[in-house]
Amino acid sequence: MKLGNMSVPGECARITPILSRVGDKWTVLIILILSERPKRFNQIRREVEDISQRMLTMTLRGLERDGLVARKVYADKNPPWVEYRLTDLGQTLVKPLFALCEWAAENCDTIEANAARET
Amino acid sequence: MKLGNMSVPGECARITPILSRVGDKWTVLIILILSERPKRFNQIRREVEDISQRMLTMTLRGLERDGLVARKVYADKNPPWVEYRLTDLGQTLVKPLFALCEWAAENCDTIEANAARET
DNA sequence: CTGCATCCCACATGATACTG
DNA sequence: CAGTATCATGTGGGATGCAG
Repeated sequence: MKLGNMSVPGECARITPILSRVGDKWTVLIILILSERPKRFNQIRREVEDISQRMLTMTLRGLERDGLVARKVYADKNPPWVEYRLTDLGQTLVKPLFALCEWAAENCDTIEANAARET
Repeated sequence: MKLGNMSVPGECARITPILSRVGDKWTVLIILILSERPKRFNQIRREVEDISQRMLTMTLRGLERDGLVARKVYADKNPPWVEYRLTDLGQTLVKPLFALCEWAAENCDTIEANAARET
């Protein structure tokens, strides 16, 4: 099968890690939260509520590493200030990601019902 | 923030497990493969190449449980025959999923380059 | 051919405490 | 405020063998 100029599973091996990132526990949530506007560390943390400090750091570092999120430090401020924002690349991900989330939102009732029906 | 009639992260807790499913190691690949046409167990296994028997079974069971994939047994055949196909619900997932995969395919070069740039 | 059961380990994640 | 370090733990997933 073909996906653009990619074959499955041939070169598809390269997109699998990307999809894994999308599917990890926090990445999607953080991208959607940052899609509103740039935000500070603890601001994100409050919005995600039950994310641990560790996982927020790790997720942001991963996104930064892939060039989806940019990190900017305002060291002169008091208290110190670190702001995260989506890069241009990160912005392009928002649309398809949002579409997928909408699918999930629209169908979660059905899926939960299906899953519950089984013994 | 709002997502359709869902809030993040409030009810979003319900869509997170769905996104996790999408992001797991094999689900996306299998859905895309089945989007071509219904296929048999070992047919899928050959196309995914390096999936273990165990994980293929587990992934298909999960998808079946959620009502995304239907399993049909042809017991009278020789050798026995089990066919998997996407349900109508499963079909509706293909489009947004495909969009996401295309994003990944288009940007995997950039992302790999970004990730490699760091020490 | 299409599975299920068991063993096992690496890794992802959470909890907690400490730092600049 | 924005992290880092360490320890504990659950689970994803491979290997293997058996079964209908």
